[in-house]
Amino acid sequence: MGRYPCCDEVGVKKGPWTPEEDQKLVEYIKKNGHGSWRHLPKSAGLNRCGKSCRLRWTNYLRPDIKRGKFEEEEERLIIHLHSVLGNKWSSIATRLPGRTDNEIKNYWNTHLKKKLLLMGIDPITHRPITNLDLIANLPNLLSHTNIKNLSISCDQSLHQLHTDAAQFARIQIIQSLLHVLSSPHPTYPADILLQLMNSKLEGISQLVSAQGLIPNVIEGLKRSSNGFDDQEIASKIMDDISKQGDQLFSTNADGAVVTAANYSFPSLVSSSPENTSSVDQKQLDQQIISSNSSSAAACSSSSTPFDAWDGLHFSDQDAAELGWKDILE
DNA sequence: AAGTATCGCAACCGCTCCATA
DNA sequence: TTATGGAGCGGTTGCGATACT
Repeated sequence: MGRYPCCDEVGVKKGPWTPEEDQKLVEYIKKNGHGSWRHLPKSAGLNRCGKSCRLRWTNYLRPDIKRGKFEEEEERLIIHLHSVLGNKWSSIATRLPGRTDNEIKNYWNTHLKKKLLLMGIDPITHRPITNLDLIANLPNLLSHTNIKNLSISCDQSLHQLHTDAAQFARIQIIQSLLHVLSSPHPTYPADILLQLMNSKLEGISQLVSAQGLIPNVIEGLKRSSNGFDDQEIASKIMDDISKQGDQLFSTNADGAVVTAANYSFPSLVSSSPENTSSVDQKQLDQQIISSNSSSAAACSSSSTPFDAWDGLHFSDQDAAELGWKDILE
């Protein structure tokens, strides 16, 4: 549009604000309100551009700003809101009283983004990272899965994020393996898969079944099993899949008939909109409201970001024996 | 103790949106 | 309908603080 930025004004001071400048700005706004930001500096006796004054006020001097470290609950809320709204920092900030968009943005970029990446979650899509490079990172991921015995309750909210991380990490391993197994051209060394199946991931055949990949998996295993040293394990997995497959996919959680061919695996959390500008704000608000109510329900139940997995059904005994009960729950 | 690398935050930049004439 | 100005937003930068060697 060809406007001239107000900060191009000659002789206007830039950089850090001095306490004297802060005082002038605060006193002026307390007395007169900010009015037109463009004209404020002159009226307040400040050698700054209006934009700089507005930023200083909204991000630092405003009296209702909450200072200090982000609480665990705030972290969880930011992650959740970001999964729904994407990088709409101002929208996110309106739902965190006392926090500014700039503060939340900075906190996201410096802390939460890294945290999610460490969990193996894509901070943009909020979905597990699903590429084969992940396999190379398995030792790190598996170390996350060793966080055990952290029950889900309001009193233990400090542990909740870490518990979620552990679950995400385990699910991500499964998804990566499923990806490998279901590939029409499996290229990853079969001995690595075998080692994983034989140690940490005994329950994989059940989840392979639930993923709706039975035909591909069986074919993939048949091809890969030539490289298995232990043919018995490969055969057992295939048997498990064959036994459970039809049963699992005869009905879904609502009792509707679901076949392996059309079964769609539930997503873990809402992903960021590809183009949030095209998303209706009311729709987003509804998503947030409904999600918030489920978050509130977490105080009385064990509601987690994995609620969508409720549609999967395994017998308690099987799940417990195979060590996946906590995930399936 | 000194030098270097990394981190975190405040502030800036440039773009878009919206109101208005 | 269009041009313009004001405000707000998201991305980026720069610098001080802290950690590491």
